[in-house]
Amino acid sequence: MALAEFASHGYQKASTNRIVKAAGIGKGMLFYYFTSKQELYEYLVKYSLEFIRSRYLNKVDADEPDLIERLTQLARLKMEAQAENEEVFRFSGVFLLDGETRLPEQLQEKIELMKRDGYRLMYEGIDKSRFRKDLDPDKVFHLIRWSIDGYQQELLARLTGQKLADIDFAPYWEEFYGYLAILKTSFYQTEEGLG
Amino acid sequence: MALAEFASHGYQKASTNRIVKAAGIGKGMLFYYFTSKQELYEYLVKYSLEFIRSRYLNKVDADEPDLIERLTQLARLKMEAQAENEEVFRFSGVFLLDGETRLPEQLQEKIELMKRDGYRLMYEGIDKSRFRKDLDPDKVFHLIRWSIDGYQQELLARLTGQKLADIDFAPYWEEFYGYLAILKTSFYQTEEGLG
DNA sequence: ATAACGTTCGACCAGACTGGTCCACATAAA
DNA sequence: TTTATGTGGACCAGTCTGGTCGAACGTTAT
Repeated sequence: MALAEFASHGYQKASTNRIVKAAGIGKGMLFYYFTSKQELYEYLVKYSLEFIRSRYLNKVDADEPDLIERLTQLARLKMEAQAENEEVFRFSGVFLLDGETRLPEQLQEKIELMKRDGYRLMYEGIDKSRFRKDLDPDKVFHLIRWSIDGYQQELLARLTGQKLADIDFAPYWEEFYGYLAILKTSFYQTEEGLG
Repeated sequence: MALAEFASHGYQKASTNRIVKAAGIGKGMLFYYFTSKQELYEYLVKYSLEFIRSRYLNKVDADEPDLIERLTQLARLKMEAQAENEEVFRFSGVFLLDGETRLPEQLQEKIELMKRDGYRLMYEGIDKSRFRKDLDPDKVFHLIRWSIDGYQQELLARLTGQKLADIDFAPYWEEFYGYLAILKTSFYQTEEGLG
């Protein structure tokens, strides 16, 4: 799969020979459907952008004001999309950061747009007044974000090698909710303090 | 610098030609002092292990039982060592994970030993009874670790491009202590609750 | 049957780059 | 001058690169 090759080597060091070998097709096929390596790369970027948007970002409820709810939603939807196509997300890590490879202006714009959308989904419209009043809400915001990111990262590290789609995530979500409960107890206002 | 080349390309894809060019020396010199690329790599691994041990790990007070104190110490010492030689730490990220490159058994053992020491410094001898009694101490432990890691990671991302040694870290430590204060207020027992 | 056509393959190309060799040369000590 | 110690970089055989191209394939139309 070409996605995997670009994902693990970047544009420059990706090899068309390895791509065709892994795909089980002849060299001719690749250059019959794509005129060049660059064109293949652009096609994959476009495909990935569309995949991530339709299967992940568009499903997020941007009106959810509660930080933990919002982040939980993001984590869950990302996991689901990632289980559906892992390579796309690995590849996105490449082209979202890569400043070397020259892309058509229009495509580059789409990338920037998705970055901004992702940022907004993570930072905008959060009701920080739900946090304990004696704590700096911006700092609490970051602490919660880092905690959830940390869990997610550690979980993915624990699961390396396994096919995401084959894993029963139920126990992990259970564990995750345990962490969320602690975050709520520690950082949120107590119920009676509201209204 | 050879460290930088191996750090950013790994063993296989690192180029001796680029190394000598970056170092401003002739090809002959490299193979005059080292018989092969492999030997150069091994030398650098050995050098880095020694550097990290003497300038970082050995300075940590493993008897500090307070998690936040311990992690703060780790963060501070790592920053100092990293400012002294950034490349070594970038390179360590490569050879600590790299499972491909075959190293002499003795050297591989040293690497494993350092991994274990690092783990112990992070996880062992922590007094979890200082956390609020209504919270699962193991989960609190992880949440605090993820928070501190998160801040550190975000800070490094903010500072990419700048020479670490030239940065005045005072304001960042100030900011960092702000986060620590919140963690203490939220996760630790109150003073009067002790003894 | 045969011709035409859309596909598919992989041998092949020039060129870039690889780790490593080797020798000319510089400097300085003897 | 002779010898020893460094030092540079042209050069080597070999690998790998993105890309080309003619031959062969399976269908379908004639």
